[in-house]
Parts: sequence; C-alpha cells; structure tokens
Amino acid sequence: MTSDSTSLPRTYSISELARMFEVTPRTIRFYEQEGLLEPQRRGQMRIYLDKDRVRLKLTLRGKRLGFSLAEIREVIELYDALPDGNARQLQRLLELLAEKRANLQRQEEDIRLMRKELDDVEGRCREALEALPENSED
Amino acid sequence: MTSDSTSLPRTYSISELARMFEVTPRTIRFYEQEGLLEPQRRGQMRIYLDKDRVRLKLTLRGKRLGFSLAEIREVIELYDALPDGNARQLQRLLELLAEKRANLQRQEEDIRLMRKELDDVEGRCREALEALPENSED
DNA sequence: CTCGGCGTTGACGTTAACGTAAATCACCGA
DNA sequence: TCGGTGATTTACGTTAACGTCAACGCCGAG
Repeated sequence: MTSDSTSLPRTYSISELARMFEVTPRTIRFYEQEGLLEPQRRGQMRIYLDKDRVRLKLTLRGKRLGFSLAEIREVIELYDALPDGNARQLQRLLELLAEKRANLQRQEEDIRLMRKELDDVEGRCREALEALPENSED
Repeated sequence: MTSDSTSLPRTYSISELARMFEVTPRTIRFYEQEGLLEPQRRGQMRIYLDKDRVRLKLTLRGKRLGFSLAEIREVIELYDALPDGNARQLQRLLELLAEKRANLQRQEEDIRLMRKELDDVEGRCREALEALPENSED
C-alpha cells in the first residue's frame, strides 16, 4: 500500500507537471504569475494538486486553439467565482463563452477550407511526381 | 465600358487589399518582406493581382489556425515551384502537407474537447443564475 | 504651382510568451 | 561535513508579428 488513512490527495512537483505536459518549469511559473495557476506552498516549494493539473491542461489546449493567456485567465477567474458570482459576473461569463464558441466555429470552417486547399495542393504535387521522367527505381 | 481589348486583369492597391481583409498596409508589406507576397510594381507602387489576393487570404487563414508565417511561406514556396519541382522538393511538400493535416486533426480534437468544457461551464453558470434570489423582474 | 492624398522606405518601438542565466536555499545520502 | 539534485527569485534577453513615426516621392485638382 502506498497510502492508507484518508487517502491523501495526489500532488505534483513543478518538474513533474512540466514533464507531463512537455513544457518547462519556467512556463508553469509564468502561468502562475499570469494568474492561471495558484499552487499550494510547502515552505517555498510549489505543490500542485489535480485542480492545477486540469487548469494547466485547459490552458495549453486554449493556447493550441489560439487563445491568449489573458483570455483564458478571464474565463478561469469567472469560473472560479462560479456558484456564488453576482449576476453581472455570470452574464459576463456567458458572453465570454459565446465568444469562444464563435471562435471555435470559425476555426472549424477554416479547417474545412484549409483541408480543401491541402487536398488540392497534394493532388497537383502527386501529378508532378508522376510526370517525373527519372523514375526508374535503381 | 471601363475596359475593352483583352480584358486587362483586375488589380488592387495596397490599401484596397488592406480594407478587403481588415488588415493594415503595414501588415501586407511585412508579409511581402517575409516572402509571402510578390506584387508587381508600377514605378514604385505595388500592384496586386488576384493571385496575391488569394495568397493573402490563405496566409490569414493559416494564421487563424495558428501557423507561423515561416511555415506558411515554406508551403507557398514549394507550391510555387510545383509543376517543375525536383523530386526532393515534391517529397518535402508532401511531408509538409501531412504535418499540416496532423495539426488540423489535433485542432479538431481540441475544438471538440473545448466545446465540452464550454457546455459544462455554461451549465453551471445557468444553474448559478437560477439560484440567484434577486430575480423579481421589477 | 502647390496642396492634399496615397504610396514608399527606413528605423525604432511594442507586446506576448516565454528562454536563459546567476545567485541562493533546502534536503538527502555517503 | 560535503556535494549533488532540484527548487526558488530576480532580472535581463529573445522572437514573432506587427505598430508607429519621420522623411520623402508622385500626381491630379484647383
């Protein structure tokens, strides 16, 4: 058994988390500085919980989708104040969510169009390869 | 009639093109400097053809999908050398296309997951709104 | 002729998102 | 006790993708 009693919560060190997501510790500290993470401390070491791991995952996903850290932070902040936020905050959060949805939709359209382009280019490319004379393997 | 004889090709000024895509002239010049556009010149003025317009459109779409200008340029360069490129170039182009496709696929997955997150957050948000006491609309 | 408007070329400034390096701390095992 | 291993803070550096500004050219209307 690795743990008995009330199953102490799983924690992560900064480099552990860094390896999990293939980023550097620097990146993780930077995200904290930008208000995206709020790890515990033991002495002066940072202790990350699953909550932080999830946040980091969401942050990185947001980044891959082209959102800025500031955008992501705003969502996270509003989300954190969730069950007890005031009406204005909640309304703002709904606005943000709608914005993000619109973004995603435009991206999907862009992906569709980009795929068509890629198909086209690949087609021409293969034609060009066919037309190459020096194709006597050996 | 605005044009007779062999229907002269439609051209664009830099600010015209800029308006079409809601970017600044500076951006367009910058893209040229980075090898993404190659407009004609009349004196020292830049003259853009439909080919350039299409390139710009593709470039901006690529950007929205998170590609760097350098990545986009490499594709464009190889595409330009297309019908007569050597085998190594063509092979490289196919590699690039496959990379981009992989990117698009990961993005689609990210979009799917992000949508789920948004749905979840929106759900909680609406619950919180319901639970607000001060909702006696005057 | 000259004036306003658009275009051009430098050149330096700016922002986001980290990278990198130096100095310091803390614990752990030989 | 010492030396390595990993963590922390502070601070300056870097890259991509433009923004901004100055100085100049060209040209058509008045």
